[in-house]
Amino acid sequence: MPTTSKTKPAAELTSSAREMPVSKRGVATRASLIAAARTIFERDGFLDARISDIAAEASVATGSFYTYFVGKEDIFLALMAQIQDEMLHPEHPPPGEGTPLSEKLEASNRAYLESYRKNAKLMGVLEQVSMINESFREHRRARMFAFTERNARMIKRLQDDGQADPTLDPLVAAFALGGMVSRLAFQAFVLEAPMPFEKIVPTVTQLWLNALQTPGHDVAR
Amino acid sequence: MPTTSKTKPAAELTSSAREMPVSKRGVATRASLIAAARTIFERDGFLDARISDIAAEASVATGSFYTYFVGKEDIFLALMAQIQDEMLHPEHPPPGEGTPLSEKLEASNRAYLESYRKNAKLMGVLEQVSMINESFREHRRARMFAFTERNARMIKRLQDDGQADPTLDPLVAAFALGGMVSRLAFQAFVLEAPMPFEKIVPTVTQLWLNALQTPGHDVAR
Amino acid sequence: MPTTSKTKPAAELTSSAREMPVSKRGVATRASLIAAARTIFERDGFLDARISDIAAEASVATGSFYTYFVGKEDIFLALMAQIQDEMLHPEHPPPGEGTPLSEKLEASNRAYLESYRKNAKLMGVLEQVSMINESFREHRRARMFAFTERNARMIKRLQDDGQADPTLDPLVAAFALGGMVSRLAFQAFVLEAPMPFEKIVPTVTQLWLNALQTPGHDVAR
Amino acid sequence: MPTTSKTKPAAELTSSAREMPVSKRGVATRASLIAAARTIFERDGFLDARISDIAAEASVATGSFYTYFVGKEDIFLALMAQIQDEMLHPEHPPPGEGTPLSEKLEASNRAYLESYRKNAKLMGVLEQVSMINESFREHRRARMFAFTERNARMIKRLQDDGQADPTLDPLVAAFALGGMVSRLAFQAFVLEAPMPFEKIVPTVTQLWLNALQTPGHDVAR
DNA sequence: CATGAATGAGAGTTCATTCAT
DNA sequence: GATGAATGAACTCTCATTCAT
Repeated sequence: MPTTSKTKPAAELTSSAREMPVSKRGVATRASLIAAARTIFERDGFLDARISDIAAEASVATGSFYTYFVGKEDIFLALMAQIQDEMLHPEHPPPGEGTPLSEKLEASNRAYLESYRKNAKLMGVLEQVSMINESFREHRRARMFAFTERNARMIKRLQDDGQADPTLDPLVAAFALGGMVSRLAFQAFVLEAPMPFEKIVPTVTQLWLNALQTPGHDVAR
Repeated sequence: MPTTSKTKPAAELTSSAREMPVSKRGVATRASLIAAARTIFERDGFLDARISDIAAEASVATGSFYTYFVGKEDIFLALMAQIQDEMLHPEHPPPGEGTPLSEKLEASNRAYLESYRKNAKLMGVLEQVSMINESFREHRRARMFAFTERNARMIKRLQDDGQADPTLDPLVAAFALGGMVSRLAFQAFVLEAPMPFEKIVPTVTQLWLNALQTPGHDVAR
Repeated sequence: MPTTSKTKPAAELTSSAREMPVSKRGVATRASLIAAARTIFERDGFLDARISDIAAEASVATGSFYTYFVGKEDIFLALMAQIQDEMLHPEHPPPGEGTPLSEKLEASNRAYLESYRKNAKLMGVLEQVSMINESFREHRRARMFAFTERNARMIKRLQDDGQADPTLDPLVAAFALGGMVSRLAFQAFVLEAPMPFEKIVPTVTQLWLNALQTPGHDVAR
Repeated sequence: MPTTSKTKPAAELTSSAREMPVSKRGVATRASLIAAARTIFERDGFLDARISDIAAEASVATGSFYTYFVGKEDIFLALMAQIQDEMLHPEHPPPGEGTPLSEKLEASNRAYLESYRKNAKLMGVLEQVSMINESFREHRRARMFAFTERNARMIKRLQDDGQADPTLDPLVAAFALGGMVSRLAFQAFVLEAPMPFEKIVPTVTQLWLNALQTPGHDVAR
């Protein structure tokens, strides 16, 4: 999901039910387990990943896994938190206050799509997990709602200012447009649907602007 | 996925590796197994559904399941084929040739969303299965590509006729808009995101028309 | 096992626990089941042959199998009885009374090896079944003992006549020489050990004569 | 199969697809599973032996079986490798270079028949498995060919030296005589054919020598 | 006699989790 | 902290045999 908002403090996905290691060695083991998990999840998906494979990949005994994680979900959660942290350090900082909407939107879309692309395999696994695991599903739903509501409020504001098509239901539109981008990312980078890569960001941005009928976005006719 | 095209001949999902029953009794048993599968899949999802539960629900011995189906995937395939058949007998026949685009689109969206809604539970399971099972994933991808290409051609035609924003990449736009609707259906009916139901069809139709900048769709300002 | 004795009335393997069919149709069905069994056993061996495959091969319903046979062993028994009947109609009738031992032996070995070869696949299956099935094992053991005792008596007679090495234990020798030929047949025709086919009969006959030190068999020196 | 050759390095049957245990406890468990397998295979044969019985006999959980072995074939392979190792430590070392052929042959036959007898039950099971299992069959075939070729070369040499009947085809003779001994062992110790035990070795040795017409073996007349 | 669907017992196998060393 | 072996519950799938039509 793209976001038009500012960078936020990380880690909505709070990790590990196990306490963090204190010793240096422990920290290293935990880190190598997470790194191994990434490898294995990307290779096998969530369902087919076995704890013992993750441990083997990290070159530790199976039993050691449980020193740091409660189970498969737990380490996946930790991994996703880490990914999210990585994603929140954007290469290109978001444009400032005065920037026109179209530019902010484009920047936000680009940032989202690029980080999705960079972690495509894992995003696919996350998609899978969300369909399988109740708590992940719930978690994702919550994140999406929050995000959608923010966008809905933005749309409402634009409508009130006469800057957006007033016939649209703001909430439905927010769901639709948010879903549009995340779905496109999924299709392009996980399913690898054949589409011209460099057109994705401009087209999706344009679609969004058009859809809202935001004035002042140049439509070459 | 909504479609602007005409009703097509059914059953792309060809089922069962086992031969179809000959006797009347066999036909009935097979049908009751499929019905049972629907119940169980809706209740437990794909992963948690057990063959033995399906058989029990159909009041036959577990072994009898294998008289008709090779396994869980097989019966799910058969079930989906049946659903698809049901979906292809629309209550409201699609509008004829002369109808304006906006109306055709609205009808198509309405038909899609309604049948999605009617089978929401199962569509959720299908979504799950598509994320889990390679062959289902492939199957779905193929269907989506075909559908998207059709829409991309339509968009191209509109652009050539000066009826649609020419800056849009037709293929990316087709993916994005198609994904928008299917994603919205998923959010609304599977995840049960709280949104005003009666606004969905008009809003999504309007978004689509706006996004393409199709002229002549009234935008109240 | 080769035999030096005369042709005997067939069917030591008494077949079917089910009564023989009376109607013409029944006779035909039974026959086609046996023919089918031969095909399937040769293709799949005893263990992997399924009743339903035999029935299918015979183009009858599975249930019909049980009209004629009690089970897999039963039809195998019937099949072997039939094979044995076929084997007992030798193309070359055994030589008469006055024939020298070496010629009788050669004729007997040739007859045995040729019919073994003709039914090699099935003999392999029989070998398999004898190792698996208690009653077949017993049956085969009994046949072999009878045959061996006959040969042991013959050897004893030769020894008493000064025509055979008297240091040999007649019974052990009979077992050894009988086993030698049947084992060779198995190796040559079932395991398809690469050996010059046309040398088998003469060599094995010569070995036998040599082994007994029967005088007057020309040993080129 | 008897052999006239020297002791060879062990373990043609390399076992286990699972990695060997590291800990002391693991080594012990694996060993007790193999011991248990021997008991169960001897009692029930290969086909009727159940993994769960082997595990129970070894006093471990069924699942623990799979820590060490992939399946029934795998543990049988490991067991046979162990037997083979045992067999290769002969009580009576083979006679030296200068020994006459008849003595070498007798020693070799005795060694073979005694170790066959000592492991008679298992040899019977091996016989069964070889008829059932493709890979075992192939394995056994390969061993037999190697052994037979060695003997064929020996026979050829004797013939060239004027020490053996030149009319015999060396390869066929090697197959026949090798098969004779192994078959006799099977009949005597597995099928328990009633034959005077103490006569077996001398008779079979004599038969072999007679069969080849090796000179200087005293034939009392 | 033929049909073909229904039955159901039973073994194999996996792998997350525990725990003694 | 690390190790790696032990556990055992739970589900699938096969196919010989039966029997109502």
